[in-house]
Amino acid sequence: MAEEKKTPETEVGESHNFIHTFIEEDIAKGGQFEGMTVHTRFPPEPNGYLHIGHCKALTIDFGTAEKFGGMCNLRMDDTNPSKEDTEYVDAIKEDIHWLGFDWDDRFYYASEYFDKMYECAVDLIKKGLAYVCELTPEQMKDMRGDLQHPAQSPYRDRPVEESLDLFERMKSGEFDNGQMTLRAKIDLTSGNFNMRDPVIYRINHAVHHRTGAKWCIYPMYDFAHPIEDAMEHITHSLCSLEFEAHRPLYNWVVEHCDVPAKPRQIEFARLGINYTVMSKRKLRQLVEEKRVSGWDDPRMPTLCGLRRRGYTPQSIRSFCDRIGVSKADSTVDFGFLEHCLRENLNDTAQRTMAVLRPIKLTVTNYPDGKSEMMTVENNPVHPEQGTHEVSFSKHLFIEAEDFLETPIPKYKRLTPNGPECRLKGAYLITCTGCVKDANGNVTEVLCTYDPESRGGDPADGRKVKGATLHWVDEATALTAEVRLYDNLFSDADPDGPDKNFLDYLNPDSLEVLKDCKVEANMLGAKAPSSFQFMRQGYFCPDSKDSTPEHLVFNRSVSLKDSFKK
RNA sequence: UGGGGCGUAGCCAAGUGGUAAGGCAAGGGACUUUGACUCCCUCAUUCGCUGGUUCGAGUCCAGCCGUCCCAGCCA
Repeated sequence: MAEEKKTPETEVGESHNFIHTFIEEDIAKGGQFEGMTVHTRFPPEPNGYLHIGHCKALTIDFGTAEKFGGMCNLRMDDTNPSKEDTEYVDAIKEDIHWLGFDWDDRFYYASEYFDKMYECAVDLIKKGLAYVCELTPEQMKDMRGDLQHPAQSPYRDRPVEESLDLFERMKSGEFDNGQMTLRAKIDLTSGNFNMRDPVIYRINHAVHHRTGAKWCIYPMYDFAHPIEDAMEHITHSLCSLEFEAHRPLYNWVVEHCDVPAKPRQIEFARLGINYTVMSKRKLRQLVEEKRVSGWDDPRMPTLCGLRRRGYTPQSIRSFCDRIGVSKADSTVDFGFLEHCLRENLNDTAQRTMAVLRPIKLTVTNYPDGKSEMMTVENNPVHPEQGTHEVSFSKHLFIEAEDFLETPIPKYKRLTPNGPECRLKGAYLITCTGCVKDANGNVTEVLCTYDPESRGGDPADGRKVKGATLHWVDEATALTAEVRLYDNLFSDADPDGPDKNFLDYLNPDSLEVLKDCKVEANMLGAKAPSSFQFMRQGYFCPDSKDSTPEHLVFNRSVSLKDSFKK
């Protein structure tokens, strides 16, 4: 009889949010959703590249459909030819697939429904629910009214036949841009300005990327979107909070147009992340003013940028799954995204050694000319992923920061008379001193090794007090140029009120290191897709326009190093 | 001061009248072939504020405060 308490849902993807609750209620209630499969859609406007904010929407749209055993369509919301281009369509599809979402054959364009929308508009006019208005944009603005006064339009009571005729002529190209509009006749006194006889069709003599010159009038979002949704039998139209005030209009259109379904719009808060900007307008500005190399600059929050920065699809999906869905404005810590990447890379990245800021290390008691191959695990988290060989000899490179002539407290790395350290996968060494140039700069670190510690374990089982260090053999190392990327902005909230986000660009967001030493197997065709460089961060191949000798290094995802503090 | 939302820890976020989940961050400890990873522990007497209803309120009611969105022929 006694019911067992359910364990809390903690699995990624198992989360339950308010949208799910709404849908469950809709299903239970029956009504317009009686017997319907949950159907959602992801409707980007092809006027720019997808960014991580879109990924949240993607996760919600596809995730919700999946949770209820339904489907999610991909639809290009191309109702404004002045801003859109085919270039973006392909990029958007590619990015969505990269993330691992799939729309099967359910790929649509809003422009496919232009005929239907036109029909609906004509129908509205016939019902006396729409009229052609000849107010100029300026006049319309002046006559929109304010908090206390209603809007006005002298054309509101124009006879149906006249509007029908004028709308027909608008369509046939008789008028110039802006000369007239079709407005829905709703409520000039509404406190919700979206209902004060909103424009639903405007004239725009522009070539559409798909329909060409067929149309010179285009439907507005508020009119087009509900029709698009209904035509695709979308049950739940999920969108971000700024459309909340548009919902009454959405419902009005669904209610008054002859469409095959009655979708429900549900809004959620869009994603905000500190140390970055998310608006397309600002991202475009960064690109156009050449503050970054392009939409896919590794510092950009675009999916193509994150991809070049080394972010994996899984890490971005995990992030979106875990930030939750609510209606509260929120700004998620960039550090949480980094955590998700670190977590995924720690599990999957193939390890290899590389030295970013090299300094020579000479093992004085190692035979001259000798070389041997050391075996290193590809991934210590998953030993089953095998090993790879790395050459070792008397002359090596180590990280410059791994040696300090006069150690600071608790320093566990190389220092004269300091603790015994381990060269990962090779030998235990003890620092004996260093060589300096005329200016007193350290040019070479000296050490001796314990021949009985091959592989890194001492024969007598003694404890190694020092740290384990990464290294590269001077004889076989390749020199690579590495680009280190960090956050584009130095301020936590570059987007804050009364701020110019450009003032907060991080001058250190890109650093080029030209003399990095990397293992031979890090480069070339056999290189794994991601490289973890312990204690320092992660490399990833710069897939776009670089040679293998150019690597991207994601500094902001560097592993925590409490010693440095 | 018109309309519509939202306020639970430093940051996200569960919670739907029965006595504050979880994650990130932070601090402490153990372990460790990279000061990482992993593991363990700690971290809201209180849910924007003030009243009210109730045996019982983060949940219901009232008022107040704060904050975001809306006056494109953009989406």
